[in-house]
Amino acid sequence: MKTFTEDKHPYVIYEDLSQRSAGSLPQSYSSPASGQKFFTNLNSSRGHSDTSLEGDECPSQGDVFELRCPDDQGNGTCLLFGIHGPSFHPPRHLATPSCFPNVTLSAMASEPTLFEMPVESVPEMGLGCPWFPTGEELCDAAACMTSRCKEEQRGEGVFVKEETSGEPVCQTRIEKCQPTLDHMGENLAMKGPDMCQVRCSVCGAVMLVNNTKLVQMNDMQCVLPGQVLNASEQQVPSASHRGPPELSDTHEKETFILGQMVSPTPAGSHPTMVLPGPASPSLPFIQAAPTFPTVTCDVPPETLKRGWSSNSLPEPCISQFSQTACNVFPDSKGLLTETQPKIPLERNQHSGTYWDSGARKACQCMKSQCLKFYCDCFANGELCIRCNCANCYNNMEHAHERYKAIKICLERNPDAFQPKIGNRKWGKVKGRHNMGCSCKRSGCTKNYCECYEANTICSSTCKCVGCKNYEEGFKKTKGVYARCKNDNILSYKGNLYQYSKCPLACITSDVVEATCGCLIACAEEAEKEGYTPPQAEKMILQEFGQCLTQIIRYGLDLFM
DNA sequence: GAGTTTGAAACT
DNA sequence: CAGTTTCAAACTC
Repeated sequence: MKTFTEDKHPYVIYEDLSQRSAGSLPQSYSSPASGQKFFTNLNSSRGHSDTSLEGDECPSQGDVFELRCPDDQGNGTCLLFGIHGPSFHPPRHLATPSCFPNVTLSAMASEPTLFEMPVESVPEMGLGCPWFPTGEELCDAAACMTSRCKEEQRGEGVFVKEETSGEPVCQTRIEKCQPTLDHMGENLAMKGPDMCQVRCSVCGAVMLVNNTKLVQMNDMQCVLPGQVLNASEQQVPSASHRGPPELSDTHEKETFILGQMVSPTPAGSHPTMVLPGPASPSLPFIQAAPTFPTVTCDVPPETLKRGWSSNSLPEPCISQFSQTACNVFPDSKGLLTETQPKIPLERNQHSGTYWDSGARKACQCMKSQCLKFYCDCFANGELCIRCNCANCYNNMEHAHERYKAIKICLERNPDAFQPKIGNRKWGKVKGRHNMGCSCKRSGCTKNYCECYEANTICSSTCKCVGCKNYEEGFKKTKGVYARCKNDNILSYKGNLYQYSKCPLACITSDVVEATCGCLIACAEEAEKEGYTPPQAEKMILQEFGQCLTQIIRYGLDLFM
C-alpha cells in the first residue's frame, strides 16, 4: 500500500493487486488526511473484485482515496473514491461498477459512474459506512434488480422477479415502514406518503421507498449475474443462477443485512418473507437514516397498472430505474404511456437540486444534449427529469455518453460538480460564490449574476464591473468597502492615472481603506462563525492575499 | 411568445 | 491565457 499526496488530496493506492487478492492486504487502513481508520471489505473469495469501504468509521471531509481492485483477469480496476463533505451537497467519487457488485452497478453500466455519499449523515451502524448512492444510482440498482426480470405479484406486497427464462432469481417483499429519520432529524414520512421497505428475502437487499421517493437501498447483491441464489431451489440451484461455486458459497456464508451479519437462509427452506418491524433493533440505520437524494416520481400510485402494488415501490420508479425515467404517465384513458407531458415549471422556481425539498427546475436545453455545463441539470449532477430539453442525453439511457461528459468535465475541473456556493456566511445571505461572477452590465443585481441569483453578495473573487451586489448594512458601516471590493478597486482607475505612473500609486488611501474593510469584515465573519484564532488568522491572511492580488493586478493593468 | 440581453461555458 | 463563439437562462416587450 502506498500513500502519497497529489495536489491537495491524499491517495491510498494498492499497487500489488495480488497482495490484495491473497487477503494479505491490511483489513484496515487509516486516512492519511484525518487519521481515521477505514476497513476494506476484502472478501476476495467471490472471484471478482469487490473492494469497498465498509469501515466502522466514516470517511471525513477532504479524504480522497484511490483504490485498485483487480477484475477477474487480475487487471487493476481503478476506483476513485473522494470525500469532500460534509456539505449539503454530497461528495462524489468515481467508481468502476465492477468494484461495487454490492450495489449492482456491474450489471448496469460498463463505465464508471458517479457515486455520492453524504459523509456527515452516516449513522453509527457498528459495521461502518454503507453506500449511499444517489437516486440515480438507486435507479441503476433497481434497474439491475429488474433487468432481465419480469415482475409477478404473489400475494400482497410479495413479488417474484424472474429472469426472462422463467427462472426466479429474486423475491422481494414490500411493506410499509414506520417513519424514518433523516440525518437532520426530520421525519421522512412527513415529507411524503407511505414509507415502504423493499427487501429481497433471498439476499437481504433492502430499499426504502415511499410512493414518490426511493429513499434508501442496501445490498443489492442478489441481482448480480451468476451470484443470485435461487430462492426456491437453494438446495440444488441451477447453474445459470448459482454462478461460480465460490460466489454462492460466499453469499451463503456472509450476507450483510441491514448492517448486521446474519445467517443465510437455510438451504431448502423457504426464504423469510416477513420483514422485521421498523423499530426492530436489527434495523439500526433506519432509526437514523441519512437523507438521500431522492427521485420524485409523480405518478399517483393508484394509476399503476401492473407490478408493484399501490403501497409499494411505484411503477414510475421502476420505470426510472430502467431509465424511462418517470416518463410513464397515465394518458387520458388512464393507461400508462411513455409520453410524459413536459411540465414547464414557473420561472425562478428556485433551481434547487434534488437535495432540496423544493421542486427542481426544468432545463430547456436545445443543443447541448444536456451534457454540458450550460445545462443546469447536468451542472448540478442531476438527470434530466421532466425537463423541456431536446435530444437529451442526460439520462441513463445514455449513461455511456453521460459518463464521458462527466469525465471530461472532471478532467477539466475536478471540482466541477462541487457546489458553487461556499459555506461562508455573510449576514443573512448565504455563502459566497466560490468562483465569483464576471458580470459587466447587470450590476450584479439581476439573475444573470450567479452571485445574485444564489442570494450571495459579490466578493473579492468576483471580476464584476459596476457591482451593486453588496450588503446594505455593510455600506453604511464600512464605507468604501461596501461598494464591493472588486468594483471598489476598479473604480479608482480614473483617479490613479492622475497620481503617478508608478504601479504602487494604485495603493491610495481609499484602496487601503477598502482593504482594511475587507480584513475587518473577514475578522468579523470569523468571529461570528466561531473560528479559532488560528483559523481566523488564516482566513484574514487569505483575504489579504486576495486583496493584494487584486491591487497588483489592477495596478499593472493601469500602468502597462 | 418572440426577440433581446446577458454572462457562463466552451472553444480557438 | 485571452479573445471569440456558443449556449441557455433571464429579461423585455
